[in-house]
Parts: sequence; structure tokens; C-alpha cells
Amino acid sequence: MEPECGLALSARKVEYLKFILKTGGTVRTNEIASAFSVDPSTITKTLAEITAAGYITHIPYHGVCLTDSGKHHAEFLVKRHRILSLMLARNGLSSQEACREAERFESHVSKKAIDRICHFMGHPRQGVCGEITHDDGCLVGNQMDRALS
Amino acid sequence: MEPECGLALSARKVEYLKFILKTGGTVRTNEIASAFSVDPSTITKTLAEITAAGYITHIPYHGVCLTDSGKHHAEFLVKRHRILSLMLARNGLSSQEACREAERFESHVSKKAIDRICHFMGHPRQGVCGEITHDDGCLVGNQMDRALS
DNA sequence: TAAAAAATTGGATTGAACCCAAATTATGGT
DNA sequence: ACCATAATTTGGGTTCAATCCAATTTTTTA
Repeated sequence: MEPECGLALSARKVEYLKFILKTGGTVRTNEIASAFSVDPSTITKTLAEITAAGYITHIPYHGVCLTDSGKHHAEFLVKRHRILSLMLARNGLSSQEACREAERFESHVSKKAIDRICHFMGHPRQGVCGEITHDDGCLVGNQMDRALS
Repeated sequence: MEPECGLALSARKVEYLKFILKTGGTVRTNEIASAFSVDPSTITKTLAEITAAGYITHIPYHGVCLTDSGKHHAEFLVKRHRILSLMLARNGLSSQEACREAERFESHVSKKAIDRICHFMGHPRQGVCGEITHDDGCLVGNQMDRALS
């Protein structure tokens, strides 16, 4: 329950990691820096922390790419964003508002909560800002539903 | 849209302010300090900041009480917590989980989002951790619905 | 009224996120 | 191959929120 609760990364790091997943392959410091209008040196430092957390591999002066664990986690981060956006959109917010709002607080929502909401919603495949994928380890359908209850 | 967006206070200050409302009347530094297991000097300092924000009046060595604006805002904070808890509970979380989860991220959810969710839910009176009150300024029912659309 | 309890002040720390200037590394054009 | 330029990293600092501790001040109470 405590391990893998999904709250390990700060809001900022979550955005950076999602960006790295979205961009794909090897991502350069400058790409991230300009995407977020932040000084490259800030990115270098934050990248070092995400590396320490085991989510990315950093080859100095070249760029970063996701580790297996990082890819898995980044996919969770995207799913979390989309599940929360969808929930908000299904509760009165426009797609755009839902997306913007979710971005603000998603880093504080646990994996367990997301799993429950996702299950409750019937594992929707279409979110308001992209597809939602459901490949939680080896557990699918009934198996996951049982594990969750 | 920017003013009164409900994101002015940090998570910690939100908890302190809700506690002050819940306790009622004049609240002493020690009450807050022991409720949150934090050093009293920390509370004194944080109280100074909440005072600067205009939400409480601090009489040194005696305690704090809510200003009108503070009471109004604290009531919004409670409503926000309860609307979010209710939404989570209606989306697969147990009451307890919903409440705990909401506490983690509620400080990052805007007033506008809460208004929309609340409207969408039909202004529910009963949450999973207490009553929900709806006296948003002078706007009620149709008026508020119109203002929101 | 003096001791005890409560609160405040002053000084410091920690962690996250950020910037700037200087040094280092990589790269493209000739 | 070589050097100018671009990209990146390092080192040094700042700010802000939240926290603690020790010392002082104020209030309460026995």
C-alpha cells in the first residue's frame, strides 16, 4: 500500500517525465527547458534527481531516456492524468477545464485511488485528452477487479 | 477568474484554517500545534501569514479567530473538501478513502471547478464526511446556475 | 506573587524549484 | 582536422514554505 503509491514525484517532475514519454527516445535538456520555459541548468539538476529515482538514464551532454521502470511509471502518470480529467469532465467540467484542473492536482492522487476510479468507470479507453491504456502488469479484467476488492 | 480562484492557501494552511473553523471562537496556538503535532512556534509563524492574508485576527498570547472573509473562505474550504470527497466516493472510493484522498489534493482545486462539480451534482446536501452547505454569496439556484454557464 | 504554562522571537535547517555566470563538451562548416 | 558556436553542466545563490530548538516574554494559577 505504501510502496508504489504514485506520490513519489513532485508536480514538476511529473510534468517532465510525461514530457519525456510523449517526446520519446532520447530527449535533450534544451527540449525540456524550452517546453517549460525554464533555464537549462534547472533541467539538468532536476534530471539528476529523476535519474536518482531510477526513472531515466542520463548520458551527460546527450540527453535522457526512460528506463523500463520509468516508462512504466510515466505511463501510469499519463493514465492518472487522463482518468482524472475524464472524471472531472463527467462531473461538469469542459474537456479543457478538466485537463487543466487535473494537471494542477494529479501529482497528489494515489495509484490506489486511480485504480478504483478506473475500475468504477469500467476501464474507459477514451479520455478527454487522449486514449487510456490498461495494461497493469499481468492483471487484467476479472483478475484486476478481484485484486482491487 | 483569477481572483478568488481558491488556490491562495497552501495545503497546510488550508488544514489550519479548516481546523480553526471547526474549533470555533478563539483558538489557541497550542490547540493547533497539538492537533497537528507541530511545534507551537511553527504555528505562531504560520498564523502570522494567514493573518497577513486577512483570514484571521491574531491577538498575541491569546489566540486567533476568523475574520468575516476568513469564515467565508474556510466555509468554502470545507465545502471543497466535501464535494471532492463525495465525487470520489461516487466514483469507487470508500468514504474513508475518499476523505483521505481529497485531503491530499484539495488545496490545488479551483473554486470554479468546485462550483461546476457542485452544480453538476445538483448541490448535494449530504457528503461522506458531513453536511454540505450552499450559500454562495447572494447567488442561489437558477441565479448561480446562470452565472456559472 | 512566584512558579509553571503558553506563546512568541530569533536563529537555523531542509527541500524543491529556480536563475546566472563560468567552464566544459559536442558539432558543423571550411 | 580545427575552431567557432551551440548545448550542457557546474558552482554559487535566491526564494519560499514548513519546520525545529533555545531563549525570552506574557499569562495564568496555586
